[in-house]
Amino acid sequence: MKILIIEDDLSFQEILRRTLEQERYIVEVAPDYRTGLFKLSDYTYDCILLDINLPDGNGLNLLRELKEMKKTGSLIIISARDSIEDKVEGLDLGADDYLAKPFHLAELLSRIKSVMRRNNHGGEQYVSYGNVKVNPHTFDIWVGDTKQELSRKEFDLLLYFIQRPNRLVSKSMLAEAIWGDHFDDVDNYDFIYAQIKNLRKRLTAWNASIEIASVYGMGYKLIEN
Amino acid sequence: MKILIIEDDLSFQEILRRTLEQERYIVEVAPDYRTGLFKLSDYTYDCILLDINLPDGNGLNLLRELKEMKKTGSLIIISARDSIEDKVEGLDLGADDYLAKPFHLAELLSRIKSVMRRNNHGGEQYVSYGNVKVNPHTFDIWVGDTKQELSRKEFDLLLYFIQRPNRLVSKSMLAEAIWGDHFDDVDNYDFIYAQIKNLRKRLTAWNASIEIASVYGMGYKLIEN
DNA sequence: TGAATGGTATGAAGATTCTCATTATCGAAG
DNA sequence: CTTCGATAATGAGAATCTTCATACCATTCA
Repeated sequence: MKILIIEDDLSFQEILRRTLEQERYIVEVAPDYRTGLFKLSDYTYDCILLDINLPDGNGLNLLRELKEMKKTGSLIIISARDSIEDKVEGLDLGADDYLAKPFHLAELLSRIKSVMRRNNHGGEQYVSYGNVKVNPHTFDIWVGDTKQELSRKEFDLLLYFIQRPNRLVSKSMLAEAIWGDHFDDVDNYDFIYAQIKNLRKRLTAWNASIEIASVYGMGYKLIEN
Repeated sequence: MKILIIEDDLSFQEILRRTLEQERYIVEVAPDYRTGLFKLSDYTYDCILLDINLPDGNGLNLLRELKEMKKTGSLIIISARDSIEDKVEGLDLGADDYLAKPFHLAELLSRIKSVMRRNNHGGEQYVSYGNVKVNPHTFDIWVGDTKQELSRKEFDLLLYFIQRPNRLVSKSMLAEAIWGDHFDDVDNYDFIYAQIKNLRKRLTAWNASIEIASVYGMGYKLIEN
């Protein structure tokens, strides 16, 4: 589940990010209107948290643009002022929910869940890139029309990449996200090399249209070929 | 790290509990003065979150009793009213910090960390029961005077038990805490049986004074023998 | 262009973890 | 006290994951 936070108060943004990441969401952040729009033109997020008060424009405009772009995904408005007009206008423009600051983080989490549940009406949740399609919950993997299997670590790895297609992924990111606390700062990444090797072997064996490219000195990137 | 929450507002208590558990603390809760005192007489917690306004007495009294009991561990006062008197009195009575509602959860987390850091001045952090002593951070294990080693899962298992000595631990608790999401609701617990077996073999080989007892139909319990 | 350096890849060995089939144990019911 | 169904324990084997030694490749600098 990918969530985009558009919020200019950086410390609050940080709190949101950490909370959501603890809940295992994949989080991206944008500090302003422009960055938010840029990110949205590139990717589709499962949920967007949009602050109304942005330094470079009113968030409601962004909402209008999104509507034009016919982007799917849920959107929750966050607003410092608890104004009825904003709320009504926001919901009219297609927002799924409205939350006035300050709010409890637990409140936000439950809103996110309910909004996403509502929008999927219990449907399938797949993440895909190229001809590879992955269900984070059922662990199903489809390559073209054939179903495939992976071991746990290989699956985690593939999911992590496929949720960030075409992005640079460092080894320390992988270590922290997939191996956890004890591996987030080690002196060698042999265990990653080993799993990357295995996953690559699978992808080519499956004739997947995607591959894990190395970026020398930086990490890896999932690309379409 | 074990934390005790003494708080009568149950929904708020729940929010705290969930947040702290996400941060990997071991959390216990008490809804009132009496229960809190009872729990404190049994165990020593690394940190206590104490609400001042309790249905059956003022939390400051509990603080006085704790002082008499010479309990170690950090204590953070939580108060609905941001009253200077409470704050001063609480800190005088040995509380380590004071937090007025409402507060951001991230704020609480950072206070907890700083308070605990301050109180241990970077010292060793061991959890022990019987002649077994475990360091959750360095993964050191001491049985009497000899240092021992365990595999990762075995260590996690031992730590989980030793943090809850003499308490009933169900298999689903273990599955969720040690194996995570994917194993929290499965139809067989063979993987737990296997690890329990290995851990038991180690404990007896080490002449540990503790053992994992089975509780038929319920789970396990770490006892001293 | 050609070392030299450090990052990355690989197969195989080793360790750990899980699964399976089987056996043992418990507690309730007769 | 015995039997029976359910729960738990066990050893062995399979699958998975990590480590190791070695080979390969990209970049830099002479």
